[in-house]
Amino acid sequence: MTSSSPVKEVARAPMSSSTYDLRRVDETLYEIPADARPDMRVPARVFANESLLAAIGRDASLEQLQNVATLPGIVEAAYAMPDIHQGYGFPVGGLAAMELPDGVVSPGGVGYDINCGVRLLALPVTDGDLGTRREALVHELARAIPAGAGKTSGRANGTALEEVLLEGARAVAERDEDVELAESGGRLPGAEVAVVSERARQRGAGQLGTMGSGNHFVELQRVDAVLAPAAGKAFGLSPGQVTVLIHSGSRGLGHQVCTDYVRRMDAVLGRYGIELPDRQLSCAPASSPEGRAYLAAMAAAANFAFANRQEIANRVRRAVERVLGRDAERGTRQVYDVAHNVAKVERHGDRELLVHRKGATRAFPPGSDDVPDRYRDVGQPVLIPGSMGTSSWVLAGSSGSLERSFGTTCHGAGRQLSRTAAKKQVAGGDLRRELEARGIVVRSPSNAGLAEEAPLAYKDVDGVVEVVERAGLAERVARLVPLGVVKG
DNA sequence: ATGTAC
Repeated sequence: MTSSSPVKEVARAPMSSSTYDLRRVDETLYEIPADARPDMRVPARVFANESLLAAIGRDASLEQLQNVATLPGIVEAAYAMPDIHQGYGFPVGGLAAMELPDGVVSPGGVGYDINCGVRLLALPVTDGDLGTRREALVHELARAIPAGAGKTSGRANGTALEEVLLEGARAVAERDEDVELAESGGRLPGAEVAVVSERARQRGAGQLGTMGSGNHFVELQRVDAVLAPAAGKAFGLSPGQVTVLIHSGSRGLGHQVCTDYVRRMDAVLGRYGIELPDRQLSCAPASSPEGRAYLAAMAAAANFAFANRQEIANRVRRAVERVLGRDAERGTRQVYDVAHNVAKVERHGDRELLVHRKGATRAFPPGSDDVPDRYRDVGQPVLIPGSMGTSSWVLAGSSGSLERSFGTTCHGAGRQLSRTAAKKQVAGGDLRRELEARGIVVRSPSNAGLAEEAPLAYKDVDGVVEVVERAGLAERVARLVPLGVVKG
């Protein structure tokens, strides 16, 4: 598409971040009106409460959200979840739905870690059954799953990598159930190998089944409470039960895909008459050659991430077998797998939309076609990792999500301090000892990496999920507390 | 997030 691009003729300098006309719309929703800036096409809306807004106001994320509201083809509003924080161009915790075929796709609206996401496994044992074997299990998890920047596993080179890019989780799944109980069946359609650069493929080769660094982790947990019994039962979660939460993405491959297409789209902005308040919002019409190539490469990188979490799950099961035996391995079930950095084509009402979710999770309600049969009556499982040492949550999508946020909810606690600010305030070694003193087994190669992920660097995850429940986007099902954590 | 600067 070329001449029909819905581009508004505007050019202006980025706003100062000092003042916002942030109006309270209702108990959980705040809005910066579209007339706050001449270049905004739609309002900027954030789900929050007063105390979370105080943390949000300290970075540039609301200015970034207004920048998103200027993008060609955006419908209704640029939305943010209560875990919003500053990101590359788009805020993390952001949601932007573009009307197809003329709206844009923006790599920054997906993020550098394409299909960063979360998978939850439920073991057939309780914390009591595990007893003193807890430390051994965390140790085996750490041995089985390479962690840290640039780490490799040697898995998936050559033709095996191509199959991963096209088929996603099923390329390495050992059980059909793992594929059925995953968002989009663990595979995004439309992936192509040729649009993924040679360099991206080289970076991904050998990285399947690795965790990475930053906020990625594999955590051993206990179900601390089940708040919604029917959904808890459907998801196979009961109090005291042991779970493993996997948080990882597309590693170097997805990072390179984002780098490649940010640059490629930046070079052709003029061709499509697109003017941006921030070059990090680099984008192209979804139906243009550049837009279509990005979407095919993004799907391939998303499939790599689905397969990566699958291979990590395979390795978790082997660690479970070594420590707890064959029956425990056989009884370890996958609850679900969610993507929280991806753009998807979805029909909402009578419109076909490209929904960018960056640090935001799909949360389809009960009755949705794209929710597995076994969960159809209670809604899509939503997996919310907390910060290190704090609770994580299992939610279920609610009907309000389709009415208010294109079927979307939050993705985590959300940063309130940058990585560098966190490192200044916390010594990694002290944090490690503090967690161990609380009985949480920690395995990580890097104290500096640990410090970046200190709980004080994050907003209160319990407050975040309370807001999305009050907003009607998702319902709290179960709280998970850490027993041990393996980090990069 | 990331071969944490091509």
